[in-house]
Amino acid sequence: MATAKRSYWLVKSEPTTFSFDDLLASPDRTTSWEGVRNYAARNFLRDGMRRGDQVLFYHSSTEVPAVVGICEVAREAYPDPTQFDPQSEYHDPKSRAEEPTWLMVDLRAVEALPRPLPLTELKGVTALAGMELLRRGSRLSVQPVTAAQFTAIRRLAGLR
DNA sequence: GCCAACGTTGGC
DNA sequence: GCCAACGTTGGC
Repeated sequence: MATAKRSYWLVKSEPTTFSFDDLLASPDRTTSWEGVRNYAARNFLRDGMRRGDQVLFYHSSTEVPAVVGICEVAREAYPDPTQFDPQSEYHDPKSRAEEPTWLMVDLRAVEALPRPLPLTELKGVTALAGMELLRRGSRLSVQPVTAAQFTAIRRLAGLR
């Protein structure tokens, strides 16, 4: 049987909206990742993310922006129902049910990092030069991470 | 709160 | 299709 090539990703979340602790506390430590409303991010969700891919969980817009945990893709892309919900902050009146514009995946927590890795620290790590997160003006809420970057992050946090 | 860096919208 | 205006993200 051919081995699917595993990919690595990083997702951002504002901890006041949904934190890694919230993910750990979710049923089966799993949540649907609704609310992605950027085409580049959606394309990564749709075309890149495969079940079992490992995902860094990043806290943005907080006192100490940091990578705080690792999760994995538990379900591949499917339509995000909030786009059709007029009550939702993610409502998109232009999206049609026959051809949904926005997709989401399910993410399951794997483990919290033994220590969070602040953005300020990551900026000084040679092995992470070129990481999308560290690019000036980077705003992508779903972004690819290389295997080398993923491993470097694990080691920095004290994981094998 | 400021503002740089983007993405999106809409007039033309 | 161009591009200015506007809105959003997110670090600081």
